[in-house]
Amino acid sequence: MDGRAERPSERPRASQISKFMSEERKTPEQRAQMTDLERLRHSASHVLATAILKIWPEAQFAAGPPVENGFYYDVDLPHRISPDDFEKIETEMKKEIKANHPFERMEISRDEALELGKKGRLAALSERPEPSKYKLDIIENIPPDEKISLYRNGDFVDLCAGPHVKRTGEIGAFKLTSVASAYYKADERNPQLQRVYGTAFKTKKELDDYFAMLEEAKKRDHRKLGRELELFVFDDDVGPGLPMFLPRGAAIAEELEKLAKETEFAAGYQRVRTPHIARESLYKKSGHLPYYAESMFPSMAVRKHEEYRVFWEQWEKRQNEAYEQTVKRFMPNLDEPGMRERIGKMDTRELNQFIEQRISAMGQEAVNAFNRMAIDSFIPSLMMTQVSPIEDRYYLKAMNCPHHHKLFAAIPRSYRDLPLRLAEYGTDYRYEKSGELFGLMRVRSLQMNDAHIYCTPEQFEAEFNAVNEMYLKYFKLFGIEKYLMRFSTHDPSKLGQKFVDEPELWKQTEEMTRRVLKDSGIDYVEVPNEAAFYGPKIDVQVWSVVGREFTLATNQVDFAQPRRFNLVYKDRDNLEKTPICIHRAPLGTHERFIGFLLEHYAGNFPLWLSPEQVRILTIGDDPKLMDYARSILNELRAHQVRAEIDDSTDKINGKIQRAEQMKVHTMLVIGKRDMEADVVSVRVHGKGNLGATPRGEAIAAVLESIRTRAK
RNA sequence: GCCGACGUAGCUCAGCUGGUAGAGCAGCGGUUUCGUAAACCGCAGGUCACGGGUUCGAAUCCCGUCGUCGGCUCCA
Repeated sequence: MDGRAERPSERPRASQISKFMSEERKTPEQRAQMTDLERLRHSASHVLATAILKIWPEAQFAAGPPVENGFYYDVDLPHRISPDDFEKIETEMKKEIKANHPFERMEISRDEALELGKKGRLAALSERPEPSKYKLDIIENIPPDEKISLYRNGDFVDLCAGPHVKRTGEIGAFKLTSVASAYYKADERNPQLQRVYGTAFKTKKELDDYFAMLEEAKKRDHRKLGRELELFVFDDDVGPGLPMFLPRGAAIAEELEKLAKETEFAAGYQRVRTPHIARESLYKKSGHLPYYAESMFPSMAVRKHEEYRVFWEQWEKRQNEAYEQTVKRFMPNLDEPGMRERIGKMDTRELNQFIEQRISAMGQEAVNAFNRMAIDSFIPSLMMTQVSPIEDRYYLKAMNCPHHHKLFAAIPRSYRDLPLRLAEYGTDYRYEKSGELFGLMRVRSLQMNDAHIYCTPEQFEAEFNAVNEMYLKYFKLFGIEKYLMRFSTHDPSKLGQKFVDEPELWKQTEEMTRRVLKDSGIDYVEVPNEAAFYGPKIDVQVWSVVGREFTLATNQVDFAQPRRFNLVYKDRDNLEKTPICIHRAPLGTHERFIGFLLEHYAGNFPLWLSPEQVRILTIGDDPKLMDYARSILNELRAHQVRAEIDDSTDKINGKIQRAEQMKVHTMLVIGKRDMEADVVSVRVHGKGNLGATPRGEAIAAVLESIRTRAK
């Protein structure tokens, strides 16, 4: 799968979907649909601006919309607003709310609006020397047929389409939450503004509940759980964005792989294995270079010719000899006290200088001798430059498709071979920018549930549907109820730049894909201008319980790369034809999927996925009892159950506490009484004591739950 | 990459306006022999992210680097 598609918006932020409906592009109809809460928050952002102006009258404002969990206002202000300022701002906001000013709407002409903006009267408490520059810019961008309106609360007047609550007093409870920077109109060429975030609710209780919910959400944060449950770690020496899975985390990855392998095997996929690196030429061919180079780790240079190495070694040797001779010849007093020590401390540059000084002090003869030696030692280096300036470059792979295309091409293919489905849990490396790294969700090394399906146009629909079926099957298994398929299409005006210049193929592929999506009845939204450069794609967006939204999986139609790689199959009519390639990764990457599952389950994995499935807790450490415990352990392990014995000196309550904290799924508590009756006391995480069960029965139940991947 | 905040023991954190580090849990060693969410005693554990600077003296102040976090940007 070419993971380039695997990325949109995995940060907790206003969702992509709500982004389409963001304040700037809102039509009057959409505005009318603003919920009461959004209206309240939008009003709160005006109150925020009012308060900021009371403190810093020179502040310039851009946009201040409601967002998913609150509101913000973008402000341009020399003073850096920090959380320390929040109290001061909030105090002013409270005054404004207490004053209970009405929000008054006024419709004005475009000229009047421009006039006010020039006088600095927009998003301001009074006229000001500086014009309201951002507001003026916004006016320019309002469609001519749309009405321009102002809203006023107290002295504050703002260009705003509304709607608002009736009076500032209706803003019941609010709190400023953070401040961050944002580019005006999200364009990095524009000035950076300070974005002050806050949230507001009708009542204090709702506000408190919201913060309590955030506290709860923190407990589900995959980074926190990952550490607590000993699943994965990051290490400075290994590098940022390069997670290492501890045994408990690796166990989850292994289960996911097992799931994928079983599912894919049954669906006619074949597994392949490819190296983690490839030569530059592969990525030139695929088209990833130079366009994708920025997201790849810098290349490794490998000297192409053996003679290069030999010359290099000889050159170094001669150079060292030259130095030694020079030192011997022109520094007879090397043995004088302190000299060796002094030279020993010098680096090459200092030593060079020192030698030159000594030599020139010794006269012309010495200079000539030294020059001869220097030339001697440098000639090989010149030769070497001519022999082999060429290097071979290798790249860590950032995607698996080029390798898979090569495997397709490795053997002559007939239409009888299609569809050919090549699958691999390939490890890719991507140089994500430092600011983009985020726990396990956005990393620099990732292992993807990748596969490429090569098929004929006639087979496309069935293959595409089968892939979608697979997605849905997985979602059901994991209890993922909220998801959205984003169908990204191309923008015809960007053919040849952003998208391969194949208007007909784009049209065909997109129509084909759209039809399949419609027929399957899957919910999807269509997003223009976000396709991969080689074809339309479908990203699957999910929301973790924490409210984080990200692209979990992806599915792309590729008509371009097979051509670039000259992939062909011999059709019935004895003509060579290019197959369509479907890239797909229903389980995304291990990293992100595990991160998602952690938050999804709050670390309380179903038995089959549990890092530690069963822990045997003994009451006391009587040797006979320990034997009983070990025999149960051995039986479980013989059936591939991840089981442990807690043989610590803790009392039983302590052992239970620790097992519960580690979220061990099933605890088997055994004491003498159990041993004598050949039973175990079953305790399930989160469910408490389920009572004594015959040993065989308990084990059978565990095995059955794992086998069926029960919830 | 950009803006901002943060970085103290394995983890969670304390350490006031500068006077060379402290708790709980985890770990280790004992004791305890127990019935469904923490038995008791003791021990050990730190280049206060790293590197410079200011100072008689720096975890504390300043600068730089690295890393993490919150956003922004990117994500063909």
